[in-house]
Parts: sequence; structure tokens; C-alpha cells
Amino acid sequence: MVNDLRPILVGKCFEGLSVLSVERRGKFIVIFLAEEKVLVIHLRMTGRLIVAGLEDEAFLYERRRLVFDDVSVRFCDQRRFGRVWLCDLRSYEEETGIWKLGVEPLEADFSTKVFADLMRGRKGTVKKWLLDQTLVAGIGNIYADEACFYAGVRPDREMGSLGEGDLERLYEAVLKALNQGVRNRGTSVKDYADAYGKSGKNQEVLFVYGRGRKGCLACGEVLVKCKVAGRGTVYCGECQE
DNA sequence: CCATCATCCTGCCGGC
DNA sequence: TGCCGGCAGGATGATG
Repeated sequence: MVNDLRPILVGKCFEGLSVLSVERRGKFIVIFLAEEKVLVIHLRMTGRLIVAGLEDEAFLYERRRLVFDDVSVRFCDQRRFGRVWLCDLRSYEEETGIWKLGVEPLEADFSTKVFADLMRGRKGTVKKWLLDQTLVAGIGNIYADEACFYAGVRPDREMGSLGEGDLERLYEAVLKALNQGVRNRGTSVKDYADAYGKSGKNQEVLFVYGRGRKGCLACGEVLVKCKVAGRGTVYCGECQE
């Protein structure tokens, strides 16, 4: 793992290796390089990638630097939870944990049947399983709460108690929450910004996340703030059951 | 096997 | 006003 403070110097690209392609897998950013190398980045809580000029001074919390011929990308991370790996193509999935990830919810093959088959009858709360990256990859705390609200399902409900109709609504709700987040270019509750420093707008359309003890936007009931699966959780006791 | 907890870090906010 | 505990979008390994 490359995770010290030393800048990564690259020639045309990373250590002289051209970037072949960039993709996302769950919450991982995967950058395929020439000569069978792969650069993998996980932003975790506060990580950011920021495009900057070559001569720009170090950003606040800058931890790593990717230097190209005419531009640089700074990996900044206030809480230092984020990770950067440089791996061999053969072993990058193993090394980073990408191999454990479940289905991609925004791919065409993610159907209501696929979702229901993964979730049906599980022991433990709905929220716990939505957050489990080995079933569906990429659902975080915000989107789990929002999806539960859209589906009318309490996050602390036992997954095994959901009927087929509930599972179908939850599937649609997950898609709606994620697609909305993408469309709004991210949820900037606190730190999130894109590579050009631009904040997302998704925080403006959240129904429950971050609204604990405020009124439900649908029915006016005071939203419940609690802890489910070890994570801060908000739901409406009236709209969700 | 399961759920919960501590941990990695730093900053901020609310309550006292 | 100022200090301090608790909490924060994630993930993992330990604990009971």
C-alpha cells in the first residue's frame, strides 16, 4: 500500500505508465495503467481528489500527489481514512478487497429479482444488509436511510420480515436514491466536493438523512434519530414501518 | 455465528 | 464565552 506523505511523481503518467482507463467498482476508483499495474483509490469518509496545476502549492490535508505532464491530481483527506494502493493487475482485487464486492446496482443486470434473491430471508436489520458491500456494492449510510424512507420500510426492521412487495419497493428505492445522488453530483453534507471543488446538490433533496428530530417532509411527524447497525440512522415512524 | 464495539484520524457542534 | 464529550459519509478486526 502506498499511503505515506511522499508525493507520487509520474512522468507522462503514473511512474511513467500511461493511464489506460478509469472505472469505479463499488466505492473504489480503479485506474488501469500500462505494464499491468493498477492504481486503486478509496476515499472513505473525507477523502477527495482535486485537480490542480503542477505548480499549485500543497492543499490542506494533501496526502498524495499524482503528477502528469500538464496537470496534477491531489489526494486530500482530513481524517486519513482514505486509501491508495498501487497493485499488479493480477492481484489488485485481492489486495484491495474489491474481490469481495457484490453486484453493481447501477448496472443493467441489477434486477428486482437479483436484489430480492440477495436480501430475502436474511437475519438482521434492513440497514445492515443494505450497507453490506458484499451483497450490493456502493450503498453508504446516506443512501441506505433515504432508500428505506422511499420504500416505506424502517431501517431497523428485520430483513427476513419483508414480503415480496417490500423487497420490490426497496429495490426501486435503492435505485432511486443512488440515481438521484449521481444526478445531483453527490451529497455535500460536510466535506464532499468533486475533483474541481464543486459541491453536490443531493443534500438539498434528502428526506431523512441529517434531519433527525426535524419534521418529516411528507407527514410532519418528528423524525426518529437512532443507531442501527452501528450507524447514525434517521427515519419517520409514521411513513415507515 | 451474531451483534456490538473499538479503531484508524481530525474537526465541529451542541450542551453545560 | 469556553471547554469537552459525542458524533461524523467507511471498513475491519476484536470482543463477548
